[in-house]
Parts: sequence; structure tokens; C-alpha cells
Amino acid sequence: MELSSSIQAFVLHFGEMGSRWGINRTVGQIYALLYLSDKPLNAEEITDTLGVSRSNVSMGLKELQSWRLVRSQHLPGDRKDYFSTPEDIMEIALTLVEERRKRELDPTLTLLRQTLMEPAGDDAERHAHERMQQMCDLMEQVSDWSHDLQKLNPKELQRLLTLGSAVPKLLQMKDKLSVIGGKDKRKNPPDSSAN
Amino acid sequence: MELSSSIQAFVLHFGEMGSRWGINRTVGQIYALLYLSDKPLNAEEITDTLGVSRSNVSMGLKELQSWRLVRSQHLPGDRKDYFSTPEDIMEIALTLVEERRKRELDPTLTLLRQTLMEPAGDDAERHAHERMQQMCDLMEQVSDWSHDLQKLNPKELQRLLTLGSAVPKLLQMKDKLSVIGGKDKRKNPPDSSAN
DNA sequence: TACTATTTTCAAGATTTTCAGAAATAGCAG
DNA sequence: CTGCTATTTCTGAAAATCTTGAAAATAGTA
Repeated sequence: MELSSSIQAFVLHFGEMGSRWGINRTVGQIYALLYLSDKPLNAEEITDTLGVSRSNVSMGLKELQSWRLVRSQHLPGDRKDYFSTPEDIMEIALTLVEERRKRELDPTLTLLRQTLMEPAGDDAERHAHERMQQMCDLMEQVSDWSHDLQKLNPKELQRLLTLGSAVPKLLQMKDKLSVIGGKDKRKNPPDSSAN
Repeated sequence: MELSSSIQAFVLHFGEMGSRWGINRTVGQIYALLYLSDKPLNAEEITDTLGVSRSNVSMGLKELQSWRLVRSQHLPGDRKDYFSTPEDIMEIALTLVEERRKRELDPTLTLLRQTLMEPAGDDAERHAHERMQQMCDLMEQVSDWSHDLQKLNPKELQRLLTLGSAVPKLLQMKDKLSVIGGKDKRKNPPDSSAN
């Protein structure tokens, strides 16, 4: 399959960016191709289009499936596997967030929790444990937040994203409401500590 | 310098995770060491502690400084450079978000904007451009959101993070308020389209 | 069951990245 | 300027990763 120049540029770019995103070039190119394609592609088509080996494509597809960024399906009257990316880009983004959390956060979180079970020995270790505790707390919050995101539907997520910088203003608004209504159930009421 | 076992474990872990985070082992180890240290360290001390070459430490420190995750300072009466990480973990997290945006998002955003200036040719390219437009829109929102985060002070950021899953409820609250007060200035008032 | 289409695995070669030591550079006191 | 120390850059070797073609495994079909 011949690619138009703009599609080609995008595919090549994804290949190059792959290293920054923690995937290799072929994987990046396969994903870009599937993302832009208006129909599912089989491994053979991908191989021909990208000009890489068939086995490379097989491995790449396997990795993309392990990330849940690519799905396979069968077309009627055809034994080949056909691959595509989800339609909804919000869904794609959520998947990416979740998988990165699993790979980049969870292992460290596990180590930190284990380490912090043990008491610190000398002064240096005591300080180190404090630092680890800070990191652990933050990572847990980010992790929880990531889990919460997964529960939102794409629509809610879209609104949240659009809101962007307006969220702090919402916070202020909430504070006022809480003060008036007295319905604040959080452990730390607003401004319980100085800024 | 001798490391206690829990510190050692953390340093080694950061070295291993480095590859997933887009840095190499030595860089990961140097960062972990500085993060846990209760005082700034010079390159010589880092070299001895980690058992890697002096030149490696030099390169690693340079990279960490390019990420703005490590700062250098001079101690009175000493010609050596001493290195440390910022105290506030929230500040560290913000730096990380910003630098990752620059490295992982911005280049793609640039390419997408350029590409989308040109009109699409055939049907396949038209579909591809639609997909690129979706990705571009989302990335711009994430990028804007990341910029907005940078403007928050650590305290506000902390509250935002603690809020987590409560944000959607806040959204609902806002909707009700807007309906009552009639002060909604957004282009798309709440529920202007079906969910 | 045997045959064929398709996918996956494997081991070797190619490429890229990491690393230590050597050489070069920079900063500074005398 | 000279000699000394601290730091960075260069370079080739080692290690890790990527890519490939061939072989093996799997799945579908007659």
C-alpha cells in the first residue's frame, strides 16, 4: 500500500518518537498506521506498507495488544487477523494513562511500601525514609486519581479536560459553598493549615 | 559512602526503572541518591557511592540538570560543585510533567499542526486528517492543562490531587449553580448535547 | 486426518546505547 | 603565565536492543 506524504510523515514521526515513549520504532509506526487507517489492516498489509519484516510486525502487534492500544478482529470470509485502534480518542487516552501507571508507577509504589514497613536505622536512613514517604504519598494520590479517571465516561472526561485551569476557581467556589452549607465531610476542611 | 540496604534497594530500583522512564541506569541511580540524600553531594562522592565512572556521573548530572530535576550549588570554601534535588516533591512533580510535555507531546503537536494546514487529497487522506485532528485537539487540551498546572502553587495542586474522583461531582454542582445563577459564559452550556 | 494459510518463535546479525578511561578544557591561586 | 585541580568531551569496547529470515507452531478446512 502506498502512503500519501502526510500520512507517511506521521508514521515516520511516530517511529522516531517511539524511543521517547518507551516503544521501538516499528511498534510506533504500526500504531500510527493503524490509527490513521480508515479500515482494519492485516499483518501482511502492514508489512508491505512499512517495509519491515513480517516477524517484526507480528511482535509489534503483540506488544500493542498488550498495551490494549490495538484490537484484532476477523473479517467474514477471511482467515486473516485484522487489526485496528479504538475509534474514540478519549478511550485511547484513558488506556494509555492506565497502562503507563501500571508500568511506570506501580512497581515503584510496591517497593516504597515494602521499604517503609521497616523502621529506619541511622539519621541518614531516617531522612531517606521521610523522602520515600513523600514520594509514596504523592504516587498513591496520582495512582488513585488515575484509577478515578478510568471510571469516568468519555463525556465527563472531555468536560474535565476542557475545564483545565478553571478547576482552582471551582475549588474556591466549593469552599464558599461548604462554609455556608456546612456539609463538608472531608478530614481536612479548607484552609485548615496556612498556605 | 556506604549505603544502608533500604537506600541501596531504592537506588538500584530507580536504575532499573530508568529505561521505562526514558533515562539510563546511571542517571536513575544518581537521581535516587540525590533525592534521598540529606545533604548535597559532589560528583566524586556520587562516583564512589555508586561505583560508576566519573565521566558517567558527569554526563548523568548534565542530563538531570537539563531536566531541571537536579540543581548545583557551591559550598563556601569548596571549589567543587554540589548537587541536590528540590525539597518540595510537588515542585519536582510539576517539573517532571512540564519536561515530559516538552519532550513527548510538543514535537508531535508541531507536526500535527503543520500537517493539518494542508488540505487532504483522497478519501484515505481525508480520514487520516480527521484522525490527526482528533489527536491534535486532545493533545492541545492536555498541553494547555499541563501549562495551567504550572501556574498553581503547591498548595492548590495538593488540594486538586486530593480531590481526585470528587471532581466530577464538583462539575455537577457547578452545572446546578450555573443554571440557577445564569452566569454560564461557556460556548457549550451544560447538557447542550446528549450524553 | 492431511493439507494449507497464517502466525509465532528463535537465533543470529545489525544497530543503538551505555560506559570507562583517556584526552581536552576550564577555573583558579600563586 | 604556570601549575594544579575539577570538570567535560571524546572514543572505542561492551552491553543491550532491534530486526530479520527460517523454522516451528497453530488454526482452519476439506
